[in-house]
Amino acid sequence: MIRVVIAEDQKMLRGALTSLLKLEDDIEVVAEAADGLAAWDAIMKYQPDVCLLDIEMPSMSGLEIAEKLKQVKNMTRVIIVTTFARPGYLQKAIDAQVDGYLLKDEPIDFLIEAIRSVKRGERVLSTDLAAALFLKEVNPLTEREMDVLRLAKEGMTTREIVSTLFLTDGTVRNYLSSAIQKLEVTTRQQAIEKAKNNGWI
Amino acid sequence: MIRVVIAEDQKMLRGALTSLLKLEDDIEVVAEAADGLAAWDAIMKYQPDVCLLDIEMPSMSGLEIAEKLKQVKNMTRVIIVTTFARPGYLQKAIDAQVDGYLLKDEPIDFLIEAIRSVKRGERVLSTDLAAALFLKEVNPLTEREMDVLRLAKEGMTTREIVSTLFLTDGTVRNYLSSAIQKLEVTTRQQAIEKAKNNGWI
DNA sequence: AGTTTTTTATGACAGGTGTCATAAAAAAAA
DNA sequence: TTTTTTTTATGACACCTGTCATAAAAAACT
Repeated sequence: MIRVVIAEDQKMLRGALTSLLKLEDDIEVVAEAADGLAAWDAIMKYQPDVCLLDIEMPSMSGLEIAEKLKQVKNMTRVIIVTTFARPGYLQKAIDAQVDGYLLKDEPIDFLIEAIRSVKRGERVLSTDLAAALFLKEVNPLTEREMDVLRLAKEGMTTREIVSTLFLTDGTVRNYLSSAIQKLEVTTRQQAIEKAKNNGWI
Repeated sequence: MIRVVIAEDQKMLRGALTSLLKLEDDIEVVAEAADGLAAWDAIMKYQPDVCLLDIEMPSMSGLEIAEKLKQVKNMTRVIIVTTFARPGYLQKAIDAQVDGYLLKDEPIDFLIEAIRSVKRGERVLSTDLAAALFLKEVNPLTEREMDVLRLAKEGMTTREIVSTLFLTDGTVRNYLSSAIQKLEVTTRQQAIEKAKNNGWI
């Protein structure tokens, strides 16, 4: 019997997955969680064989849970189930050594098969994503450019960045400008977006 | 037997819903669609009793389908199933006289019950949303302010808006400024966002 | 060691963005 | 009709944003 914990904030999908997994003879859903913290608690409490983690959840993301599980050397296998094919997410998932990364665009049967596969110790990846890994670009940004972009990401204005990093107004804008050009976009918002997508900041 | 068409672009959820609805004795899923056009074709072909429409789909949104169905006086009952509780979406759904508006945060059983209810001619609304309708603010924008915001929404720069509406540079920025203030935000992007959310542009 | 390349830093510049004071025109109220 | 209010319009102002030319400092290469 494969014991599974499901963490997914959208009730309809969570309920549907649970109902369908229960129909499988070899799978048992031991707990459901609607947010990251609840998911963590459930995994600690039930020590399931496999956990399905959505990435974008309240209080703790699925990726954070995966990292923490790795840190405490918990043996629960992790399958990330997400809408997003962002290279940044995928990279973080690989760094956290997750056992599977599936898109919600896959059919349920694929998920069920994936649960059995990871239980056997195999790794599972949505087909589209294998290509995404090869297409991954290298980070063209310097340390300083990333610093500035990171602060800009938090919604800081140029002036606030200036006083945080002890630079002049012009210098900060200069880093942003070169980041914008290197990322081949035209505004700082787009630069933040792209850098975030690729897991560079 | 209640004949149902399901339109939802996310395969995992679509498949899960179909599987679960098939378990109900009085419901039959006659077709699935992964995008708006396919959904429209399926509804035309099968003339189901009820159709479940996601809003954000490729090629045609669920709201557009609902409007078109109303225009051609098709008798299929419409249930919108969406992640978003935006007042603007809800308003458009009401204008299109849909029979139900459910959030994906509802449990499946609620959806199943909703299908039976609308088939009987009743209307169904997610509980949180009833309140949203009362909280709806009135549109504080003038005709001209909406014109400008609409063009800004399409990504036009101030200059492009100027030559489209035959105004001066200053005037356009003035409309944007007053719109920004009326909407109690600080940038044109936020103004566009809020006006869109409320269905004002 | 010296040379080249990359990174870090600065300020000047052009252009965009939002606010303001002001006023004519149109609509509503008296 | 006159007065008041609202809408539409303008240009001036301060500030923000992205680019550029330029240069010192650091790192990599010969």
